[in-house]
Formats: sequence, C-alpha cells, structure tokens
Amino acid sequence: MPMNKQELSQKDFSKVLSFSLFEGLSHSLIKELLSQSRVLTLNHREAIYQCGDKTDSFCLVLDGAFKLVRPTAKGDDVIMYFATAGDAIGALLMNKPVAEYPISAKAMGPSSAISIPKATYELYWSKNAEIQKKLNSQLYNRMTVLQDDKALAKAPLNQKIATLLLNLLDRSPVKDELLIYVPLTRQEIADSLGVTVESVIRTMSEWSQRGIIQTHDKKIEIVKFNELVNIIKD
Amino acid sequence: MPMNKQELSQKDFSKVLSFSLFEGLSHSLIKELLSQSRVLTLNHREAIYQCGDKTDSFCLVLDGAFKLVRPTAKGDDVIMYFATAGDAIGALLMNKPVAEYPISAKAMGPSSAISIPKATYELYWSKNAEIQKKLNSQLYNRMTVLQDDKALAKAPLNQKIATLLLNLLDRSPVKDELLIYVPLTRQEIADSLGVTVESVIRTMSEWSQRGIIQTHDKKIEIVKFNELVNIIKD
DNA sequence: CGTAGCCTTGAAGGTGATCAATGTTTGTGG
DNA sequence: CCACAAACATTGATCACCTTCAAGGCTACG
Repeated sequence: MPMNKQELSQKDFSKVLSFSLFEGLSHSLIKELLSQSRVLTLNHREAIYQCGDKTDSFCLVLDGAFKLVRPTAKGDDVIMYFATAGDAIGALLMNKPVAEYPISAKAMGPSSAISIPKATYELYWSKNAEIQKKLNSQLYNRMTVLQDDKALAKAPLNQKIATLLLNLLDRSPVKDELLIYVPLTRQEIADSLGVTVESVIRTMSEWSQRGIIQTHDKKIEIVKFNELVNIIKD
Repeated sequence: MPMNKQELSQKDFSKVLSFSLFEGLSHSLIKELLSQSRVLTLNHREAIYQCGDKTDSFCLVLDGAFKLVRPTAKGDDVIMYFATAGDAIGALLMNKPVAEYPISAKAMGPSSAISIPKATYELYWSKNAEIQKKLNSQLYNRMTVLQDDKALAKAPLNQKIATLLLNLLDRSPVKDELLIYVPLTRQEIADSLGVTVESVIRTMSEWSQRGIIQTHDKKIEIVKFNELVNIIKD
C-alpha cells in the first residue's frame, strides 16, 4: 500500500477548522482531537481501509472522495456511501472494544484523509459530549441518505439515477456550477443503486443525447437541471 | 389521539434498567435521564408521532413494537425500521434546534413507550458523553440494518423476505422459540422491502405449503429454519 | 503495442409489477 | 347478535422493465 504519510500541516489544519464536525469547538480542543494524527495521501483506487482490517484508527476525509464499499456474496460490490471532505470514516467503530472494518474505503481520484489513532479517540473523543453530539449529527445525515435511498426502492431506474446525481451535486463545494466534483464511473453509479452497468448506461446515454448531462473526464455536468427534477417528480 | 399517559411505575423503571442504552449507567443518572417522562400506551395502529410533528419530545419503546414509516410521493408507505423494546425513536432529532419528524411511528399491536421531553434531553442527555456514546452505538446498529438491506438490492425476492424474517427472529426476546413476536402483515413486509404485497404473498404462500413457515394471528413462526438459511445462501 | 479499465450496443429472457376480482378475518355499532 | 365495513389475504392473467449474456469499441498508460 504505497500511500504517503505526513504530519498535519498548518494548511491542513485550517481546512479542518471549516468542517461542520468541529464547528463551534475551540482550537485547543480540536488540536487535542487530532493529536497523533497523520495525513494520508492516496492515488485513484487505493484503499484506506480494506474490509476486515482491524479498527485501530479512523479517518476524516480532507480532500477528494472515497467510496465505502461492501462486497456481496455474489462477487459484485455495493457502494454504501460516497465520503467527501469533512466526512468521518469508521468513527463509530471506535466505540467497540475490538472490531473489523465492515467496508472498504477506496479513493476516487487522488484524495487525502487524516488518520486518527484509536488511542486519541479514547483519550479525547470518547469523553467529550460535544464531539459525540457532532458525530451523532453526521451519522444522522448519512442515515437520512440511506433512508432516502430506501424510499426510492420502487421507483424506476431513471428516477434513481436522477436523484443520485442531484444529491451528489448538492454536496459539491462549488455552488455556482452544475458539476459533480466526484469522479464517477457508470459502474459506480450502478453499484451505488444496486442495478447493472448496462441499465445505467442506457439511461444516461439517452440523457447525453438529449443534452441533459455531459461527461468530461469522469466528471458529470448537469446541463438541464430542470429536466432531471421533472424526471424525479414523474 | 386516545393514547394513555401515565407516570413511570417502578415496574417500568426496572424494565428500563435492562435496556442496552442504559447499560453500566448509575440508577441516579438514569433517573435524571428519564425526568419528566411519561409512559404512553397505544393500541394497534395508533401513532406516537406523525410525519411532520414538531420534535419536542422523543421516545423509548417499552413494550410491543412500532413501525417507522415514511410516505412516498406515490402514496405508498415505506417502512424504515421496526422499533422494539429498548429502541429510541427520534432521539437524534433532539440535537437540532427545531425540526419536524420525518417519519411516523405507528404501533404494531398494543404497545407502550416512554415519552421524554426535549427539555430533559437538553438538560441531561446533551451534556453527557456516556449516553451520547450509547446513542451512537444504537444508531450504528440501525445503520447496519439499512446497509444490509442495501446490500440485498440485487437479490431475488425470496432472499429478501427470508433475510427480513431471520433478522426479526434474531431480535426476539424469547430465544428458544422460532417465533417472530412482532405482529407482521404481508403488506408490512412488502412496505419494508419495497416490493408489492402480491409478490410477498406468492412467495410466502409457497413457503407455507412447503411447511417452512406458519402464520397464526399475524405472528410468523419459522418451522424449517435451515430451509430459509439455504434460500439466503442461494 | 498491448493491456486494463471503462463505455456501448443488441437480443433474449425472467422476475416482479400491475390490474382486477374474490375470499377471509376482525371489529364496530345498531 | 347480526349486519356491515375495514383490514388483510389470495389468485390469475398480462406485461414492462431491467437483467443477463455476448461482443466490440474507446482511451489511457506502461
């Protein structure tokens, strides 16, 4: 695993300050929460955690994106969540005395994350109600995503895809562009929705032809926002 | 809404002590956490919370079961979770300054729950890292259920149903019987899996004929446990 | 230049949805 | 206690949507 480990730079730290996870917390507390942590830099498709890894650390996404993936019995992958800047990966597992990662976390394009040892969690995160509450909120949001997903179970494929794209667009850091900044393959969209690549391609090809979306270098641009909204509304 | 409100009895309190949410906490702390709370007794199909209700309280399930339901645009319901004894309902919403319930919680058979005012949450739950961690664990478990669900997206219907039944069986308080103690209609199974009633019935009727399951008074008994396991394994 | 990863297209087939009708059980009020 | 309604279960026929399988093309990169 050729990922690069670095101390936390000043620049990294100022980025961290903007995370909603640390909103309203004092700088000194944040420094404690990040003690002994390291910045990991990963290339496309490299994994921070593999399914089955011991949970002796957790991560905060600093830059780029990671897909949280669970392999199924049949060999195909299911993507549980796209983690982007500010998202915690595996933080909840720290409460368990000993455990293994139930998912793999793989970089989508060049990405970086802060790795925080379990010892730091036990020392500073575990005892602090404020940060536990923040973790709660983040978890709640992620749960909402899963629930929204479930609510779409009976919806036709085009509605599922449209919803996914608009949700990801919503989480983009750049608000004035209709560009999904996470590099997404059709396969990943399929794995996230629990459908086949071919079906995704058939739907999205049609959208491309109708000028609703455009793909450049794995980044999807929503050209006709309203068309997608209409598809969702049915 | 004819639900009955009562003070917390001694018997209720001792039941609460067995909840994993309060495991290892002192009696005095638990009393604080439950201050100003009331026991609600509900009949079949009565709701503790309706979608859109103000979040000025949350609940702990004391007895029976509740389905957490979200209505979809098309009019059909989606069941997000079956909450049983010890499960918190809406606890995470207490962190938000002001919000509305995104789901309805409806009793499945005669059930009871402890209603805890938001003020109590803010006074005793919010500041306490220990109970926040417990909430985290519970939330993590519920998230795991949703993820397991998602992993089954591509599985055939019979595997989905079998998995649901075995999961519910697993949560039964009585361990030596193969009886699902939550009264379940076929419609509810369908709503939980995001499929149609007819499909559920066709599958389960076949199982009944083959003697794999039996239904008495809305309670499902797993007669041939191994058969269901085989179906899941495919 | 060859491989790896991703995208595309077509044809065939199956699973579960839809629609419609009917039976069964439970509960309620006169 | 009966009549009626409401909730739940069942069955059949038809059909759409998505999967599956198979083949081939494109682009990046060592």
